Amino acid sequence: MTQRIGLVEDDERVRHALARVIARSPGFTLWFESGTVLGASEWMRACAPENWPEVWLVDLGLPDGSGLDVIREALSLHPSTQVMVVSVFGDEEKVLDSIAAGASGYLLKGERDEDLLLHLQDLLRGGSPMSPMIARKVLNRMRVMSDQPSRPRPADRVIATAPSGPMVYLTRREQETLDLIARGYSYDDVAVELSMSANTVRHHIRSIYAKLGVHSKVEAVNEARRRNWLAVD
Amino acid sequence: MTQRIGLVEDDERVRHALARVIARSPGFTLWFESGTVLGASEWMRACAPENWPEVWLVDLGLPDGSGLDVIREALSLHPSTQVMVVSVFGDEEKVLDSIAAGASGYLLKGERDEDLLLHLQDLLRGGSPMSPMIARKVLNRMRVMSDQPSRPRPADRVIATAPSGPMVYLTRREQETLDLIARGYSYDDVAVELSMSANTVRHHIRSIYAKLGVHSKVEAVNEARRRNWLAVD
DNA sequence: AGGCATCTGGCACGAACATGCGATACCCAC
DNA sequence: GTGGGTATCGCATGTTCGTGCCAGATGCCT
Repeated sequence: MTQRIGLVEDDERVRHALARVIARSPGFTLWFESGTVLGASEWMRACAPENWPEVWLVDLGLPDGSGLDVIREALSLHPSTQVMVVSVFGDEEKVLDSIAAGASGYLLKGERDEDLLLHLQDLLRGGSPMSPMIARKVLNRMRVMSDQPSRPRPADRVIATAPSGPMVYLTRREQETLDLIARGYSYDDVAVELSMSANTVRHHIRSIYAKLGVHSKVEAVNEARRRNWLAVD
Repeated sequence: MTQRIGLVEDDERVRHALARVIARSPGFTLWFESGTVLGASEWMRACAPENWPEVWLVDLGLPDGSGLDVIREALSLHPSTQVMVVSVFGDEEKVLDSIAAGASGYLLKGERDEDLLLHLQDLLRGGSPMSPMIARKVLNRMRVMSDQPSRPRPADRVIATAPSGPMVYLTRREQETLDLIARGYSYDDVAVELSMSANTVRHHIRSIYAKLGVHSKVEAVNEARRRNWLAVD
């Protein structure tokens, strides 16, 4: 199963260089290329879901607009798409905007060609390839954000707050319950395993949901995993 | 002027491996090494400013404490020090804590040795070398800090083409479906997000269950995670 | 003694899910 | 063109889950 790539880059030479690298590699196929926002946009809208590329490589500075719009449109059409920015500019604003738009990788132009393939693989493995200079910008911003807690907002439902949350703990029974749920047990399974009634299981699950701010088993497991509350993986 | 490096790592083999790589390179000198927090701490306090290393490589899991303390102490003594974490663990908590403590780079162990030197150079040039998986954690956190997600939202990714035992793989639509399910989406959520009917979602989920040999969402997500088909946590 | 958290249990109802059995349509390979 | 795989739908039925609302039994703290 070769991974298809959409390429949006206006500089002919750069695009052709990237295209050649991709074309020469067995694991990837250059599926679409454009030098403009409009060209990409039209193609995306007309594209059948089954023909949608797994990865988009997009340049930010395009003649008829910003690559950010390309990113946004791609992700709004197919949320699981992987987008990697390839740009000559690495200023903080562009970096942060790209991330906000949904990019999962950010490379500065001028990297060695062979590396592109490695970065594409990293991206598809769930990593976020970033040129070191870019990563530094991100870290800097990160520290600034950590200092100032988000907003007070009247928020009706607080969700997945950072480790700076209001210190919530699960009780022993809740932990046991959650642990089994995370293993894929049903309510009845848990009831048998922990020797309690299914109704009691419900009660514990309810408490867990309230404490984690979620509304389903998968959400609970995800949140618990994020907080490192699960012994097993 | 060769760059001096302080190395704090308890695993003998790993430390010696790193030491050898550093020793063999002309641009760097292994200036100090320790396997404990205490050892590093004492040396730091006694170290004359003019003998302070430009770079510290520190492991997080030390026998007598956390490498985080090493990072904090180093930076409090010499704020311009560059610290790079080298760890086997890449969970979000450790990553974020390291950054908060002041680390400027984060590498997962197991990288190729030659790369270490490149990363050290990047670090000293003002970059932040990060293993792609680490960078992803950072980006994920950034996004939840930036906006206030109250519910499932379009964003990250997945995709996989990993064989494991029997030759089973998921089709594109199945991957996209599973990806959203893993994020806690309901059938209807997925239907909207991927622009198909809830019945079609059911069909895909059915196929996924059959291919993975499971019977519920949590089981499917676990199995997918086990096979490394999911990278997001 | 009263307050508060935990653990236990129950009932009910609507929503979500798991699964069985269909169907049509496209595209590609044999 | 026939068959297989994928993607798109439909319906039906039983199960599981999410949640509201209820209450007794512990035990701990002030």
